[in-house]
Amino acid sequence: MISKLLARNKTNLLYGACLGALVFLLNWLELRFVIFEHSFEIYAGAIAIIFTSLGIWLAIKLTKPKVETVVVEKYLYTDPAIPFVLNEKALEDLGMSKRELEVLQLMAEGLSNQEIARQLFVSLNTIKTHSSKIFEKMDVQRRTQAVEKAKRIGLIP
Amino acid sequence: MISKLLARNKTNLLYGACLGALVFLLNWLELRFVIFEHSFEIYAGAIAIIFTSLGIWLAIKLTKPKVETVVVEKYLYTDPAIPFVLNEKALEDLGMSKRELEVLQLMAEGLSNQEIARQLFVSLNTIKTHSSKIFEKMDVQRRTQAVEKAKRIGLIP
DNA sequence: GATAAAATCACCCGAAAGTATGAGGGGGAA
DNA sequence: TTCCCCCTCATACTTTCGGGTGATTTTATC
Repeated sequence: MISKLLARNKTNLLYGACLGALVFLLNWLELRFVIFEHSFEIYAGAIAIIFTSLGIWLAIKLTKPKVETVVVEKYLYTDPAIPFVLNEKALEDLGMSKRELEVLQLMAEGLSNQEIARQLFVSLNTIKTHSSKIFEKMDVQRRTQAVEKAKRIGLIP
Repeated sequence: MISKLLARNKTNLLYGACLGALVFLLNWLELRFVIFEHSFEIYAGAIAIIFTSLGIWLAIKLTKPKVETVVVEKYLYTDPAIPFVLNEKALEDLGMSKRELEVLQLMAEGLSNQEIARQLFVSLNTIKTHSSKIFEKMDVQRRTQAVEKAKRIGLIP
């Protein structure tokens, strides 16, 4: 808080100093004008330059900085190195349950729903429900898409 | 009634107007005098104001907006660093045609027969025939199996 | 030009896949 | 305890897939 106040006073002091310097400069220039009668244009030009600068400075100091939001899509490449490491982050992001992942793995092996059901000792309808949930969570329509995506993001070897 | 009243006061109104005009004239003359006396200061002030405004305008127009980036994570294909080499021997052993391989690749991307048909500008029935031949040649029953096997033996990245 | 393979398309039918909805038990978190 | 999610199963329905069969056209090859 104190530092803020100091910073504000600092700016004020700086501004005052600049103003003072400016007045001195103007007086000096006026004196020159009196002495050299034909230097009015130079004086006007100096004023123009100085006050243009002042305007720029003021604008920079007093306006809120423009903020432009840029959305950058960061593509996450998964390393297909031989030792497969399950992408747990993706798994959690998608909200996949253990059972669903299990079904997904068997799907990737090319098993039919009926075969998966038999292998997991559950009914065909259960596998259908699981696969529906999988497709929903993975945002795909077909098992082939699910498998392709699963391999891509490291849910499956 | 209003017109009568106006007529009666006509003289008075005229007189008032003249008086007002006179006062205005005097003021204007006085202002002119003031301006004449301090014409240089006013001119300089005008330049100062105008160029301060110019400076502000320039600063606002020319400052680059601060860029704020929002990172959106997106999963994409696995690392393409590993170069895919098509297993031409397996391709020939299976007796796969170019078109069939093409269909197989689109299958692996998770497209439905209908979508593949649209993409290749042929009818759905044609794709069905192709896929049947593919399954026959690859000795599989389902597209998921075909894709799995194709990846395994190097027909597909 | 004949032949063979590939590519195209069509129709039918049953199987599999996928959608929608509901329901019930279990377990963990608020 | 209540709430929410997971797992399970079911019914009903639509869509897609795959098998079987047959046909025409194109392309390549001898």
